[in-house]
Amino acid sequence: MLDPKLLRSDPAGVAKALEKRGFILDVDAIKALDDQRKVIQIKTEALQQERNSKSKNIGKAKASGEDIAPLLKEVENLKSQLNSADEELKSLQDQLETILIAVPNMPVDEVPEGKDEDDNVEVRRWGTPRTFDFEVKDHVDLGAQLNLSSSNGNGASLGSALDFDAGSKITGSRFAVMRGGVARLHRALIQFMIDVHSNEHGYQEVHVPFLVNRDSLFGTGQLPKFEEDLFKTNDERELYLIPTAEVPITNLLRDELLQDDTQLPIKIVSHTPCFRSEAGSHGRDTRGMIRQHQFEKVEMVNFVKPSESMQALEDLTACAEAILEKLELPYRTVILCGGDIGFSSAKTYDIEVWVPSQDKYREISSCSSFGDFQARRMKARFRNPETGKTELLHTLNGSGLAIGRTLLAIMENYQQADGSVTVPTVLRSYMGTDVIR
RNA sequence: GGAGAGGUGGCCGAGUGGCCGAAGGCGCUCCCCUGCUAAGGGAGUAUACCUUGAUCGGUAUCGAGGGUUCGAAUCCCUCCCUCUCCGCCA
Repeated sequence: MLDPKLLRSDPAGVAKALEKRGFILDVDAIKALDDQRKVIQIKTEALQQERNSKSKNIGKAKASGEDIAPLLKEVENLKSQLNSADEELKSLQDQLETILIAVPNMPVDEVPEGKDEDDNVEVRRWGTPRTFDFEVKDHVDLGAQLNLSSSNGNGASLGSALDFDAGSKITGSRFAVMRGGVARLHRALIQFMIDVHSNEHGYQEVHVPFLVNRDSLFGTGQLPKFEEDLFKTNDERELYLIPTAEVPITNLLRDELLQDDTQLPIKIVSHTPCFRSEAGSHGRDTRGMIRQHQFEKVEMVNFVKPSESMQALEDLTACAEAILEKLELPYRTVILCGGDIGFSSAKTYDIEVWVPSQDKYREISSCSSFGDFQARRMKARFRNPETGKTELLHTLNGSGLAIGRTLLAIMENYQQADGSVTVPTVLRSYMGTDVIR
């Protein structure tokens, strides 16, 4: 949520900033509602004050044994007046709230103009895509042929290492089954990433629920606007499967007030499955692991002082890039343009890994700074020791990395002519082998 | 699933209809005292919003939402959560 004070003091400036992302802010409607709200609020509070002071008098009179009947008569009409004023106020506040919570965050100045992903701007590139002296297979074909001999497991294999048919049978489209070396590689990647972030990058590992309530989804900005992207349980508690670990982790500080800044920055890493209905992307990436309804992710979340959030985004992005560098996977980093940036984000870097079969870079991590946008929705605050005042925290998060896409990138980039996959050096201790067959 | 007890400020905890935004304690801040440390004395210390140049002032908030009442932390209803015991169970 944007700062209502800023919206009031500089509506034109806010509207201009939001234009960059193609959002039209109805400044006049908001102002009209807010002006009304102000009048009614003042009226309501005056009535409340009257009621309170008269009620106090009744109490006093009663205590001293006086007759309270005339006093009761005085407040007779107050109640209905107050009720109607209060109702009007609530209605206005609701209308304003409904508008405000649907307004996206303002992109910071560095965010480039543009309308979609084609307008994102590359900021750096690392590594050189390998040249192959044989015909490159994609991870689907590679996975289908792996694990077929019984030599790499106990007994005969029930199927291939990467089996989309089995996923469809058990559940439906966009679900996969992994076996043998690929399943192990998947697990190794999770271990490896958490180890690097917690041992080398100063992150604390946490484990969180995979089902969350509506308040949590509101706090990070998925609700109320993006309900159709989520899987919802039909439980009466209205629980949702998490679309990303960002939701449970960031909400750890919902409704919290840190008494100083000594705990900051708070840097958390967590591994969770993620569930997305992919409602708006029926025809996209239907082949392979790129876009599944269920995937796993190692996620980093930062809570920082406002003055530190811009640097924190650079650091966090570097932590994600470090994983790709250790895995020796070529990547490029882009800054998202105004039209492609997420609802809650003020600035986002996407990291894209090289995918040989597609001959292009594909998103493997998205690192965002939200400023105080999420913190305001969540009431996540700290007391600034310098001023003694409470301030909203700044929140950031980034994938470090998406496991399924990393797996796919390793399979394709490390494939051999015979269809086997070399294990990246840093994963060999986790895998107990240097090749997957 | 059954029975019971609870949810109050940064934390602990008192408060069963009115001068209660809330005693007391801890913590924190400032001052005094003090070779250092420790102990001690004094003052202050919720959040959000409205109003104001800033104070002053006002409103709301005692798990959440409704209700009763002139007036609710306190009474009633619904829901959520925590704890104890029993049952069941990975």
